[in-house]
Amino acid sequence: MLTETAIENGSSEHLFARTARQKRSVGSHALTASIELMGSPMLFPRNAEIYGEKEPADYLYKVVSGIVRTYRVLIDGRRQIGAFYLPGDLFGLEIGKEHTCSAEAVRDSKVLVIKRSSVVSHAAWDNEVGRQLWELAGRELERAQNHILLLVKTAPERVACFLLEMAERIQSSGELELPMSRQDIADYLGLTIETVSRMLARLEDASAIDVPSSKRIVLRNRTILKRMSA
Amino acid sequence: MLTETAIENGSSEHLFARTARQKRSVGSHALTASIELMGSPMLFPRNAEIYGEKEPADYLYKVVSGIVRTYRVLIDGRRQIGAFYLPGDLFGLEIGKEHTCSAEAVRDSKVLVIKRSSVVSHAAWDNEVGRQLWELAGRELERAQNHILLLVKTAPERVACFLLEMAERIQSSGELELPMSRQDIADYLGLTIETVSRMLARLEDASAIDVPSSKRIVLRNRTILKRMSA
DNA sequence: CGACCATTTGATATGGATCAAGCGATGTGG
DNA sequence: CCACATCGCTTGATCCATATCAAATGGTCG
Repeated sequence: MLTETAIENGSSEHLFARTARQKRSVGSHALTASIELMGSPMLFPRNAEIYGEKEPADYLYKVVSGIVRTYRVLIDGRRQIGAFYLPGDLFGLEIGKEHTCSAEAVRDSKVLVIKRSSVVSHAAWDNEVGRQLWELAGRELERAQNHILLLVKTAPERVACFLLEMAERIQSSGELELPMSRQDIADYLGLTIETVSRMLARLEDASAIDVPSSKRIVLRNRTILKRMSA
Repeated sequence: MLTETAIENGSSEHLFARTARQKRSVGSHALTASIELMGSPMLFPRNAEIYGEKEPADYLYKVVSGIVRTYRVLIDGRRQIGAFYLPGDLFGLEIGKEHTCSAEAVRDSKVLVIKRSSVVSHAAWDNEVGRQLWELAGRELERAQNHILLLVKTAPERVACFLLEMAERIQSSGELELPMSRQDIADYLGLTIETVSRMLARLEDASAIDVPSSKRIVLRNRTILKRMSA
C-alpha cells in the first residue's frame, strides 16, 4: 500500500514517507516553494509586532529580509527570547490553535505570510509538504533543546556559543555583523547587557575575537571560542 | 480531494487532516493503542540506560510504570535533565536518525517498546496515527519552551514551578510523592541539590508546603506557590 | 553642535555555588 | 537484633559569578 522508501534528498529516513500514488512535488523544497508562490509579502518596521502570544496561529511565516525574534515575558517583565529567525527561516508554526510566543521584527523586515489552512490542505495532497512541516517542527525542537543546554552554561560559555551559532548562520566573510542589540542578545542568553559586554571584552582579551565596532565581530580564533563554548 | 474538517475529538483544528478515503481508526488514541498492541514490554532497573545520545533512534517508547529521565551532559560532566516521563507518556521520538538525548530509568520501570518503522508505516495508512505523532512532537516542543522559560527564573521560582508541574502530572490526593532524587531535581532545574533543599525549606517556612519526609511533599497553599512560581 | 540612545566600564551587592559538617534512613555483616 | 557503613538529604559558613547601580563614552540623527 505504501513504499517506505522516502529517501530522495540525502536527508535520510523520514517519518512521513511518500506514497506512490501521491503527487510528487517538483523540488526538494516543496513547502518553501509553495510559500514563495502563495505567500503575501509584508513589511514590518523595526520592533513591530508580527503576532502576539495567545493570538490565533492562522499563518505561517518566512523571513525574506531582516530578522525576527520570538519571545515570552514573565509577569514582572523579564523577557526571554526563544529564537532569532534569519532570511530563509520559517517561523510561526504551532501545534495548537494559538501562538505560544510573540514575534517581532528586530529590524525592518520583509516577511512572506501564508494561511495555515492552505499549507495544511496542501500537505494533505502532497506528502512532501507534510514531511517538511514535520522536519520544521523537528528543527524547532532541536533548537529548543540546545537552548536549554545553553542556559545552564556559564556566562562566557553562553556568549562564545552565541557567536559561533550566529557565525554559522549568518555566513559572513570573516567578519560577523550582529543584527540585534545587546539587550536582545542578553535576553536570548539569560544574561544582562553588562555581562554580555564584559564577556565580549574578555573574549577580545583572550584574542578569540576582535570587536572593531559594537555590532561587528571578527572571529579571530574559533578554536579558542569552541574551547570556551562548553 | 480532501475534507478539511478534522475536528472530531474536541482537540480543535489539526495540521494533519483526515481524508475521507483513509481508514478511520477506532479510538481517539490510535497511536497509544497500537503501541499497546504491538509494543514489547521491557523492564529497566533503576538507573539503567534505555538509550544513549547519538544512538540510532529506531524505537518509540511508552512508560507503563516507573519514571524515565532524558538528559544531556556537557564535556565537563554537568548534566541537564530535559524531561521526566511518567506512566502513560511516550518518549524517544526523534526527527533525525539519532537520539539527541540519553534516556535512563529513574527507578525500576516497565516500558513498552515499538519499532519506529512500524509506527511510520502505520502512520502512512492511518492518518490519525500521523496526527498523533505530530501532536506528540508538538507537546515536546511546548515542554521544551516552558523549560527554557523556567531556566531564567530565580531558584525559589524554579522549585515552586517544579512542584506545581509535578503535582499536576502525578495527580495525587493531597500529598505529592516525588519519584526522583534531589540530584535529579537539581539537574532538571539547573540548580544544586543544596539550593533545592534550601528552597524547599524556605517554601515550608512560608507555609506553602509541608515536607514530612524528603520525598513527600504536601502542597499546603497553592496560591502562595503560584505566586512564587513566576 | 547638541540631544538621545546604545554600549562600555567601574564599583558594589547578592543569589546561588561551593566547601564542610551533621543527620537520618537504609542496608549489611556480625 | 544490633553495630556500623553507606547514601541521600539538610544545614551552616564562605566564596564567587553575575546582577545591580552608576558614570563615562561613543555613535546617530536632528
